[in-house]
Amino acid sequence: MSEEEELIQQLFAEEDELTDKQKKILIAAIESFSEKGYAGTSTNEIAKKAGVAEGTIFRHYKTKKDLLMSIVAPMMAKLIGPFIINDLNKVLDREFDHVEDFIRAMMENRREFLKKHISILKIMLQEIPFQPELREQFFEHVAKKTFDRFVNVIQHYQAKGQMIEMPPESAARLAITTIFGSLMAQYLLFPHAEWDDEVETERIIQFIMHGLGTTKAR
Amino acid sequence: MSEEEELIQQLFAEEDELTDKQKKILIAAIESFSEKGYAGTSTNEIAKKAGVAEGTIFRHYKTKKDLLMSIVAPMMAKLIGPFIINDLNKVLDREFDHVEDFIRAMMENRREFLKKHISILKIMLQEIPFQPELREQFFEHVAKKTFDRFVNVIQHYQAKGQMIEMPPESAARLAITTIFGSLMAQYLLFPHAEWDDEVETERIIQFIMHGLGTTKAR
Amino acid sequence: MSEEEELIQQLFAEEDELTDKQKKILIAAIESFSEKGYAGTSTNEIAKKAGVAEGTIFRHYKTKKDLLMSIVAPMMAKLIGPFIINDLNKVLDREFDHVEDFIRAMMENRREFLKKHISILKIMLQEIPFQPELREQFFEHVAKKTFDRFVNVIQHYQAKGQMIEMPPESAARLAITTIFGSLMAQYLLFPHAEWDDEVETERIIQFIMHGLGTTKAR
Amino acid sequence: MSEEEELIQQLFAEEDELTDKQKKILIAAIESFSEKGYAGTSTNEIAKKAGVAEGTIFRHYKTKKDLLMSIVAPMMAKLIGPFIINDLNKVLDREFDHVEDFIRAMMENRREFLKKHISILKIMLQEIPFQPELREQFFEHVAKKTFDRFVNVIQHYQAKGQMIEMPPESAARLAITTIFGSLMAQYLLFPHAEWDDEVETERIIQFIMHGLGTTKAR
DNA sequence: GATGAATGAGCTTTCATTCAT
DNA sequence: GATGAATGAAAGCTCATTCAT
Repeated sequence: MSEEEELIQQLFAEEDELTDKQKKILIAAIESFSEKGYAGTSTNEIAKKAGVAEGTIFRHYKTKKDLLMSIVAPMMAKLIGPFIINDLNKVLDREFDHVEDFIRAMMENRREFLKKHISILKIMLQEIPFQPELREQFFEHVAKKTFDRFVNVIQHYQAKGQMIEMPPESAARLAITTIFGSLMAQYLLFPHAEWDDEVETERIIQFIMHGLGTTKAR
Repeated sequence: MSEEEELIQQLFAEEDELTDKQKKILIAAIESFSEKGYAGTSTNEIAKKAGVAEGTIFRHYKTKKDLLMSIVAPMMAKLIGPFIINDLNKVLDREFDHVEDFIRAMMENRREFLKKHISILKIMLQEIPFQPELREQFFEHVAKKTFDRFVNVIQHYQAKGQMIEMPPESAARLAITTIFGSLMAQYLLFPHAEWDDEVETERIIQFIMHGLGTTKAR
Repeated sequence: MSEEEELIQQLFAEEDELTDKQKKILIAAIESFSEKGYAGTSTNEIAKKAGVAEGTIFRHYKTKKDLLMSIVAPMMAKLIGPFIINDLNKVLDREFDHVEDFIRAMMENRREFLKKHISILKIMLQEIPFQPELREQFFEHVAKKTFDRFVNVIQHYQAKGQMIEMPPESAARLAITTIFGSLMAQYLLFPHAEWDDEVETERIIQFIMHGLGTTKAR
Repeated sequence: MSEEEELIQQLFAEEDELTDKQKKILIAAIESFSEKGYAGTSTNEIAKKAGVAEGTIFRHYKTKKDLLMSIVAPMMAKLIGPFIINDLNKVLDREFDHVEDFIRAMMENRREFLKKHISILKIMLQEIPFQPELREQFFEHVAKKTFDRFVNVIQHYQAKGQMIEMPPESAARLAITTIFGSLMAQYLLFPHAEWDDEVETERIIQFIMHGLGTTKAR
């Protein structure tokens, strides 16, 4: 619990103090939503799991959807800020001379974040298709910004001759797909398998840079 | 409607004759499930959209979950049969001398299939995390088989010297991630954007084979 | 029950067929609402009294307020139509040569109506202050029309020299207040007392025409 | 607020000191109850409007009904004492030689009282049908006493030859109905209309004394 | 086969009331 | 005295499912 509590604290406590029961409600809701989906989870279930009366949930969150939003929305903010912008600045500040170093640094960050917040990310991914409000937020604050920064980074390395000439938007899409696809496969699809993170990272970098073909191929 | 009906026919008619009402129920259910999720759709809603009485749904499908399964299950069968096995055989029968030709052929098939059945695929992806029955079927009949065949194909081209030496499982994962990730991005995330399918396909192939790096890089 | 059913039939059946359960719901709702008020009655209570599952109520009436409205609204229509307009026409058609005859005829009608529909009228009066929708309907369809016709009638008898000169609006207000006030006192405030309707009517008529003073007074 | 506070003071302060919060609760409760009815108002709503914690309400009033009663009950006392008894005594002390003067004096009193306490009166009238306790109190302490005194007054003026011979109970009923009916119409039904109080009073007196008919009528 | 009224369990939400601080 | 978080019963309402017609 203490680790979970810490996470909750980190994500939600910002300015407002969270009571003990509120934390329990959030933890229970995150667990249930990520296991059975938002629509498939009843507030009664959450209350029981949190060890709280059902009325208590509605004291703190006006509606069930409110509860969902107050779990997922802060995630959006935390997803962009610390990572996307920081990494880019490091690139432009010449902290990473080589693409590989950039990708490596980025993936390490992402990995830890993913591992910590996998439940909330699962909820987010599951509900984006059904909650227009969420979808909008996601595109506005996460997808678009990520994509734009990636394009910038790629242009930077293309200028340095480290990346092939190709519309940077296409390159960005391919790189993002590969990186996030691989991470999701590891943590969402096969969460129980044992992975050697470092080896995997190096393989993905190698793949992004040089592909699977030999020089002999075609 | 006539086109939708045809699809329904193609996917479901197998042995049993489908009455007019049954088809309408299936079409309505697919639309609603893919828009609002399985748990977020009421049978009443489906009945209204299908223009039938609520009782009629339960005459044909014992439960709501039954209805879901009878939509998603045939998809599983159609996902393996026609594609995965056929393509592999063609590879082994030396119909595709080069990796590129194999990927190209496979992607064309997938693209059309995706476009046609995007709603059902959406339902499938959405519900796999929540329906253990579905998840099992998916891993058993789709994921595992796809993966195994891919590994075979990669070994085949590695033996021919067209692909670099790397554990074929890792290579398969990277290739699958790239191909399906890219297709999903196109059809699920940005369904309204205009894509030039051929150009995209060639870019993905180029990426899989040679990556984004220049020879100069590192 | 058979008498109540008849009333229900008369008030609600207009075009739409009412199922047996629907009638029972209406009867139970009328009884409960008039006894404990709209807000003080639970749908569960109505269901039990009607011998029906709670869900059944909501099959026929989307919300509790819907149920209230479908009880009270038709009353509005029935209150004006048959009476107010008919009576007026009779006055203008010279069926009533004397004011007294007009008042007498009107009161007889009202009395019977009141006796029959006292429960619904109670609900109506109770809820008008809290349901803006109802209040509007009442003013528009009942109060205004009643008042306007009354003014016409009074002008008619003033022209014939049977009523004193006074702004007809004031006269109308005084007459309406007296008539309806007296009826309400009899049937709402003292429902258990025994009244000789004919004697009461004559007294009210006498009062409206000549007041309580003697010629000697002032 | 200062005027309202004064009223509150006047009605409730009797023996017990009212704290600032208590006054605010009473004012808020009166406003809400008269607008939305007792059953339609939540204690939470009252607390918010009063700017106090919900718990504070229950510190001063054991239950919600307690709060209602402590608003409405003192009204009952104030309705009899100052008016009904005083007025009667003045009649018997020959302060009013003519019926008209009596009615005029009484109406002036009532008018001011009504204007001041209209909200509480509304609550009282609304809740009498649903709170047996209230109904009993009202009949016992207000209705009956008022009626009895009225009968006395009427007998007094009948003896003086100023009022026609008629069972004094019937005369009382007609007079009360007219007076209170007219006042209620003015202040409850059409609160926004502009009335010339004096003109209205004279018209009502004239009506009670001589009715609407001409000598020619019948 | 098809209907749609009926069901009752269960859902989200509200509410008067309590109590530790 | 005052607070407001917490409660749990009950409210209004929805839903998958059944069944007589």
